[in-house]
Amino acid sequence: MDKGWGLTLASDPVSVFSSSNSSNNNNSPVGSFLKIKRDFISDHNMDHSRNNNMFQFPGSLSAGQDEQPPSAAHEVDFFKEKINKVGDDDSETTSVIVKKENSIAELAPRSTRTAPDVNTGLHLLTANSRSDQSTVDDGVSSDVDDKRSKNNENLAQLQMELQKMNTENQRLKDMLGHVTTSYSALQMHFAALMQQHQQQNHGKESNKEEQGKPSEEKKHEDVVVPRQFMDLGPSAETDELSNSSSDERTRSGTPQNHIEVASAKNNGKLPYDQENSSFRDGKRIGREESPESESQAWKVQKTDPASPANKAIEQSTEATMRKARVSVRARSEAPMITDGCQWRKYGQKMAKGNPCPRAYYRCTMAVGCPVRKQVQRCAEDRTILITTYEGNHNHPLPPAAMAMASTTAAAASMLLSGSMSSADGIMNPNLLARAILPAGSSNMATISASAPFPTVTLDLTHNPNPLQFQRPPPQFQVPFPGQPQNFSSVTAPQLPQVFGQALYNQSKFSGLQLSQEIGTPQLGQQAQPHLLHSGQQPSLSQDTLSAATAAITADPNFTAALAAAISSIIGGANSNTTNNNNNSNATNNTSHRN
DNA sequence: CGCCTTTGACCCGCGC
DNA sequence: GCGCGGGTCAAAGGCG
Repeated sequence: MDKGWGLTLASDPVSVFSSSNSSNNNNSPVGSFLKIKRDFISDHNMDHSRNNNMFQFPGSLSAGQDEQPPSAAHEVDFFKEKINKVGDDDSETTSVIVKKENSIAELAPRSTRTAPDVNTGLHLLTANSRSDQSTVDDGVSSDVDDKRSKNNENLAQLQMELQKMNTENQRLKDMLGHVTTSYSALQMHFAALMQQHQQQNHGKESNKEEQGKPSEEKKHEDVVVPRQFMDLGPSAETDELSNSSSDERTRSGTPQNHIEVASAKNNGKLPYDQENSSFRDGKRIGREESPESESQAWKVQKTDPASPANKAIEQSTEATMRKARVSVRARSEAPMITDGCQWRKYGQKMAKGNPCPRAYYRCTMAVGCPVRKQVQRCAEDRTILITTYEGNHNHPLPPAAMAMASTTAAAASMLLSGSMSSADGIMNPNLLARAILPAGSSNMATISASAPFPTVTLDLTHNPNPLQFQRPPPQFQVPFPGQPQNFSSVTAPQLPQVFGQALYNQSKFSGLQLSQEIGTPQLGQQAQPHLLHSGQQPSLSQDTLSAATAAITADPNFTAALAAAISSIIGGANSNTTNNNNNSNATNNTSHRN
């Protein structure tokens, strides 16, 4: 009946954006940010494995420590480009040595040619244009020395700028490191407390114990616990978590060792437990899919099932995770949008405040798939169909379902990562938002903390922002960081918006807090696979690169340009995607009646 | 016959 | 404790 876009939630999301892969935990906002740049420039032609690091979204916390030097070195990649270019042109005379990166060097010419007079906002324009000119004029100009001296000046200036930037980055990294450390310490502390608690009471209600605890401790727990959830959440992230669990079992079968990684990173915490959480109490567990996949997954995954602390954490985590949702608003006459997955309707109810009934669907593409979705028309505008996804698919998705799945996952991850960063106060959400958010992207994604479940809403009823490169790639394959190579690419149509918005809304959203350290990596590894299963290879076309480069160089504001570049990479197909969604929606037919 | 939808009942959490 | 609302179950019926 309903086929179309498979959405997967959260667990993946994190991975999508921030997750780092096993090889590299680059969670620091700054680092990831930089990474994106770097990858963008230098990895486009490289194999997938490298792309694993790609979208390390700014949300992750893993301090820059782990990060490769990329930070410092890569931060300025764009500049490097230019510098290189300059250097190349005048290399003979100029003694300035700038780290050269072949890939970058290759790109540089393009960018400069494409936008010779662009103002980068960093005064690069002058340098570039001149350098270019010098190149061109070399044979013609009479004042070579003059130009060279000027070039040298420019180079010096650029270098100064670079140094400043590097310093700034370093500082930010340090800050991140501090925060991360603190966070880890708190987590450890919390875990220890939980363990103690469990041992003492053996399943007794924690309340009593808490009462007995010093106020300080209590306080501590209160604060920390939520985080834990969040942390786990990222991996499982809300809905995704639930899915993730199921996913895990699937994964267990796959070559990936998500479980191991996750457990290791969590230090015994259960990463995917959320699944179980999805089921209320013991009852639900017996039901449906959850039982098999989830519970089993649990068993397998749980490193130390016996550990009471883990259980407690898991439970809470599960609950939280399960609740994360991604809501997609799209205009459609059809009763349900086509997302590439098969759904079975298992219920319908009148929701309060909306004359239109809400339909409940369950993914039937796999026996135990925990993914569910709710479909309801908007009360205000009945042409708008609101589809809310929850959970991660525990099975491979057809290409048609990939887009939606990845989008949802991305959104969920954003939700988590965004909240986390804001909660931690590590980074300035607004800053990031500004940096990442293309100027045009607005209202594409919103995060709601007011709802019982943290929800990311992707609004596909509006046209994508104009700032995005108007390139046609309908489905851009984006390589994500945490993804296993096989699954390394994803179609992430809406990412840019989601990204930006999510970040932008971080400050508003305080409900979820994720620890990138723990959650991010897991998520990336766990969920991603399912969402992004097979086949698709990340590919950055030359066009894309050149366009992005051009945009960067052309934009007066470097950050804006960078954002644009990222957007182009991640969601070059925003507009298309949106359209697709709508179109697909139109094709739907269901018995859903309104 | 199998799959899917429909739909009333049930369960659960939450707020009062 | 009660009522409300959200979410799910499962029997009944429809459809190809």
